[in-house]
Amino acid sequence: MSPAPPAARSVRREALITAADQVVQRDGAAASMGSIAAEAGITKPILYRHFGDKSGLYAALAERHTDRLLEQLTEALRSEGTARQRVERTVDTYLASIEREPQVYRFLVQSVEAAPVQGQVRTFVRRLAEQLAAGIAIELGLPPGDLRAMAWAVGIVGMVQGAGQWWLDTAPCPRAELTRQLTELLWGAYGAAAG
Amino acid sequence: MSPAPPAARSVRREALITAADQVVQRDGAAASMGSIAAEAGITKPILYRHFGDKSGLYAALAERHTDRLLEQLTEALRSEGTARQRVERTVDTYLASIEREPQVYRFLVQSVEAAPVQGQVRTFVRRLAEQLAAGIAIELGLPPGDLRAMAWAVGIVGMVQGAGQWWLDTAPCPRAELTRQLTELLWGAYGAAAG
DNA sequence: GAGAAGTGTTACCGCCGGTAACCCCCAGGC
DNA sequence: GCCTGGGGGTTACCGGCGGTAACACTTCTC
Repeated sequence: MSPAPPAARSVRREALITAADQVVQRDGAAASMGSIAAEAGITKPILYRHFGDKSGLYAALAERHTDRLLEQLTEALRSEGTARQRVERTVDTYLASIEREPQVYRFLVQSVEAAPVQGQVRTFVRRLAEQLAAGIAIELGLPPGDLRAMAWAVGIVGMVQGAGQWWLDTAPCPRAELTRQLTELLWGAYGAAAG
Repeated sequence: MSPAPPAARSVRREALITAADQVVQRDGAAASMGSIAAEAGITKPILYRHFGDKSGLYAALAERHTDRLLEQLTEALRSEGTARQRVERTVDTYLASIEREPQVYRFLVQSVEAAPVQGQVRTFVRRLAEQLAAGIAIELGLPPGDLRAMAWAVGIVGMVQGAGQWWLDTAPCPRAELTRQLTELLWGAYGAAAG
C-alpha cells in the first residue's frame, strides 16, 4: 500500500515520544503540544498525525515507562529462591525504580493529564497483579484465576505503591529497610503481633 | 474588623462548593469555571474571589469529601472489639464508601485537575495512616511515631486503596468477601501459606 | 450628602488544544 | 519532458478556557 518506508514512521514516532519525555520532565505541568513539537524540531500537526491528540501522546509516553518497569518486575518475580526472597526482590526492584527516576514516577501517578496516563498505569497494575496472582495461586495450590489470589495480588501491589509514595515523599529510611518492613508485614508480622 | 457579616461568606462558600460538586459529578472532565459559576447562578469573578483559582476550588471540594470520609474511618478505627474486628470494620467502611459514591471516588483518585485534588488525597492518606500507625504502635508496644508502625500503616492504606480500585472496576465479588480476604491477608494468611 | 467598602457584572487578554488549507518534493506513467 | 498525485511539512486560524481589569450598584457610616 504505502511505497514510503513503513519502518521510518515508527522510528520517528519513538523519537517524538523521547522529545515529549524530555519536555515533560523539564516543564512538568506546563508541557504543551507546541513546546513538545518545538523540542522535536517540528510543528504541531505532525504530532497530531502521529498520536491523534494529546491523550494519545501521553498514553504512548506512559506506556513506554510502564512497559520497561513491568519488564524489570517480571524478571524479579520469576527469579530463583523462596517465595519470600522473590517477593522481597520484587518490592526492592519497584522501590529502586522510583528512587532512581522520581520524575518518571511523578509523571505516572501524579500526572497532569489524568485520563490517558492513569489508564496506562491501571493496565500496568492489572498486568502486574495478574502475574503476581498466578504465582500466588500456584504457591497456594489454588486454581488459576482464583478470586482470592487476585484480591491479594491487587492488595499487595497497592500496598507497595502506597508505601512507595510515602517513602518517596518523606524518605524516612533507606530503601532496604522499607523493603524488609513491607515483606514482614506481608508475612503476617502484624497479625501475629496484634493477635 | 469586617463590618460585613463574616458568616455569610462561609455559607456562600459552601454553596459554591456544592454547585461545583454537582457540575463535576455531571460533566466530569468538561467542568469549567464558567459552567460552575452558571450552576451557582453567578459569574466567574466571584468564584475567583472565593477560591483564588481553579486549583483552590478543586482543593476545597476534595477537602470536603476527604474530611467526611476520614471522619467515618476514624470512627470505625476507634470502635469497640478486637484489633482484627476494628480493622475489618474500617476496611468495610472504606469499601462501602466507594461503593456508595463511585463518582466521588473517581473525582478524588482519577481527577482531571491532578495537582490540587491529589494534594488533598495525599494529606488524607497521611492523616489516616497516622491514626492507623498510632493504633498499631499501641498494640505492638512500639514507641509512638515508630518507623515500622508508620511504614505498615501507609502500606495497609495503600493495600485497601489498590484493592478497592480493582474491586470498583471489576466488581468480582460482594463487598464483605473482599473485606474478609484483605483482613486475612493482613493477618498473615499469605505468609503462613507460602512459607 | 459624600465617600468607603463590598458585591456584582461585562468585556477583555493570552494561551492552548486541535484543524483546515495550502505547499513542496519526488515518484512514475505517458 | 511533463504532468499528476500523494505523503511530509508548514502557516494561519478557530473556539474555548483560565484568569483579570475595569467599571456599576448597593449600603453603611460620618
